[in-house]
Amino acid sequence: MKLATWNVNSLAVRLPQLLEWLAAHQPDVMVLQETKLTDDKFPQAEIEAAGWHAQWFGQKTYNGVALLSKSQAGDVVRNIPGFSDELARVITATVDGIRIVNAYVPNGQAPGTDKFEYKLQWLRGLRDWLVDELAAHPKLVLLGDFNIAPDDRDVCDPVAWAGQIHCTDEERDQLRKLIALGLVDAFRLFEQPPKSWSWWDYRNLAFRRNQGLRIDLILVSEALKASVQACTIDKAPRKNERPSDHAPVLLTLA
DNA sequence: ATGTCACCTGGTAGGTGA
Repeated sequence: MKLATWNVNSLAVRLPQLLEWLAAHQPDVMVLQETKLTDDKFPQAEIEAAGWHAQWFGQKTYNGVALLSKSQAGDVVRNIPGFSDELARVITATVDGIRIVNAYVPNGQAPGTDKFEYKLQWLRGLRDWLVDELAAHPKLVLLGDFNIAPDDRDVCDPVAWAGQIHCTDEERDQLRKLIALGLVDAFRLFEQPPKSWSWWDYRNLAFRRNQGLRIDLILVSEALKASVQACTIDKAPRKNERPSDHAPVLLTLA
């Protein structure tokens, strides 16, 4: 079983690239962030014609998430139950017996801002809800754009990024607390090339210089850990003429 | 080099968010 996550930074712009990627990789589950589409604009017909069911949850201009699956998805939940949020950031569903939680974690802008506090509160809300969700669904995958680089291996220049957004102790502490619920960062179950990133800034020729961060993560529950066969980042779509700033991350489960 | 991209409002550019 193949699962994947990709922050597409506008599905309206990236739909052709998504369809190309789906055709090439045939994931059983594909989750998307930053669709930036209201629900009436979601390209349901194109995605279903390609062979995937779709669930989506969007809003105007910003955010927006979707969950595509070869099998029909069930028990769909939008956003975080028990945490009031005006933004469309989470969609959850069960596919082939696995609970899939697709999260677009707030960016947080910069430490000390209101957006940073919102990010921390949001992560607390996610954790509180996941306690119950994991109890109800031991086979669970939490994946998406976390906007947090777990540790210095995940940062192109740890000195320059120290204390900056995506790399603060507060954010990393929240991520550790999520993982402490009984999750594991699937990417680090395997030997990986050094300087593996999932996001490169559009500015400063960052991709050409391979200056990025690994902030797109796939966390699997303990019940699934033994089934994980591979976890990789596919840089190829970042080389497209008009790329997303993020690359897809893939997980293979037995 | 705060050097790009996407989307909005309200235009034929400026603001916001990432």
